[in-house]
Amino acid sequence: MSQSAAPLPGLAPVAGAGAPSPALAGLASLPSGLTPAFSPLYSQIKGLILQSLQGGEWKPGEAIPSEMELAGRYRVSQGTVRKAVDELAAGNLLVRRQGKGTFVATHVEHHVQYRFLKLIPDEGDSSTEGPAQREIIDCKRLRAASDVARALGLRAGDAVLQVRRVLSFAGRPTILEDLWLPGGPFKGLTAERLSLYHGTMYALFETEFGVRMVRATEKIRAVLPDPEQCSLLKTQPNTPLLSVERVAYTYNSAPMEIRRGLYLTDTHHYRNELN
Amino acid sequence: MSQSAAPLPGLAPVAGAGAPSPALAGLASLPSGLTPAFSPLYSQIKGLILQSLQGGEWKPGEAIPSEMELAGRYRVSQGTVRKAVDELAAGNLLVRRQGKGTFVATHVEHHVQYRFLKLIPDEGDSSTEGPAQREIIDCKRLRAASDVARALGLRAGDAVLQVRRVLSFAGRPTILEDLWLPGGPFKGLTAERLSLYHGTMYALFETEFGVRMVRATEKIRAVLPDPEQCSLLKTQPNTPLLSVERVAYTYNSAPMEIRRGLYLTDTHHYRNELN
DNA sequence: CAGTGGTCTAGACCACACT
DNA sequence: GTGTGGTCTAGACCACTGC
Repeated sequence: MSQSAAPLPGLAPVAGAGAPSPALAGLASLPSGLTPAFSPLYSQIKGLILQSLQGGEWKPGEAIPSEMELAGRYRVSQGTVRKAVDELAAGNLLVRRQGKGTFVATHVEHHVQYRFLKLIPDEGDSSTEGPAQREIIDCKRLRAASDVARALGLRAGDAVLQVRRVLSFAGRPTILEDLWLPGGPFKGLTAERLSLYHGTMYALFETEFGVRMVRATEKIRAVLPDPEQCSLLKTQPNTPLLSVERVAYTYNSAPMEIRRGLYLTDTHHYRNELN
Repeated sequence: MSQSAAPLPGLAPVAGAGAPSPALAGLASLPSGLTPAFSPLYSQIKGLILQSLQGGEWKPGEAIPSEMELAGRYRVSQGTVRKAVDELAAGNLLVRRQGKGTFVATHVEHHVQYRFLKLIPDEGDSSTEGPAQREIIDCKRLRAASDVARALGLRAGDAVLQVRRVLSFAGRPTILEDLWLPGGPFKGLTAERLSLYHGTMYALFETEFGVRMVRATEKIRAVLPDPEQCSLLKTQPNTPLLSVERVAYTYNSAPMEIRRGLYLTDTHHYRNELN
């Protein structure tokens, strides 16, 4: 069949039947001498699925159509859909379950409670220590400082929410988090709502605000706490802490959260796997 | 074709020709009521390739046989070999290069100089700051303490090498590393040899000792330096440092190195990507 | 049982690198 | 051109889930 470099049109052209069938018609010739930027079919399918994900056609936790169905919709073979779904599943956007279907990944009911938190107790596994106690210290609306605005893709002065909370393990304050959220998507978020919700923040963002975090980057440093941080973590001023600055992104790689965590690492450590 | 759960025998049974052909004969029935542990063909092929990698049949940097050739050798289709190679490539054990072949991954000529070092300068990319200056402080032979022995899979008292070095960026000491290596595989390693070698330690391990590190885990904490560490890093005693304890593994997931790094994070940070 | 994802094959053709 | 990996298809069958 033809494997053209042309992008998939909104509605796929008609496909042949018996023999290997062209799913992509020979689109209009390239506009100019630019690089053709060959993109394989499965990659274009992946893009289309991603669009449906972004557009909310399938919600977190729901099943997406079967591979056969998608193959029919996009006029490609099942194998091609499969490769697209494979990559999305590898990126934790979809979850395959044999015999049941393929589902949109979710932070809810994700038995691993904290998807992005890599702090674990030094001995034993984190399941032995039980869930963290969460205390919301503050949740206020304010105007974005220039650095926060830049990191969130906003303009300085735009409305942002700032949340501060403390996580404790076995009654011991261990994590102090400050986070900033764009005011628009998170309109209506209050300290009370945060306190009442049972589940992770990211699960709340997903179910209450339709914002699903997909990816994040972290910058880690060692720092000393200021007096206020000391009192919140009930620690000495000369206790070194891990500073973890996280930027979390939604589907379209748009930053939707900035979070700065201070981790006490005398009984826990940040675990990382390198490949 | 038949997709049995039987493991691939040393020499694959004869395959049919025209129709979908059985690569796995119906092996002897299961010994007892244990779980059959179904393993797909491509997964078994992956294991065989891994064995060849471990056994040194193909050395780092070399090309492995073409997919067609491997398909012939293992009596399976090219697609099955492909899936096996795909997974090994995803795990950074192999590197595919279109039009050229598939190569055994290597730490040498790996233009990204430090495969496992995630400390990067705060501004700009690491390419602008140039290579690190390396200074070997010490390299001595000793008997393994019980904790080191355990982590390396040795017995307490076995011979180990301990190396200490400092990495500087732009003349500024930034990283202090202590590392322990099993005495056997690294017999003959000296401070001089380390100093003279141009390239990363892992490249040296690979070319001079035939030990290729494939995977690693890190435990990260914030700590304060002791006086000796202070003087080596030319820093104040109250400067918080990142403590990074790494265990690096070879092919068979056997630990082959313990490394404890102290990172100065005033001008650099540890960068991590979460998916 | 039907429906879903998962595996395997065989064959065709494309993109790329080398010679 | 030849050989390599890369894409795509069509069809068959297996493994798992739930009705």
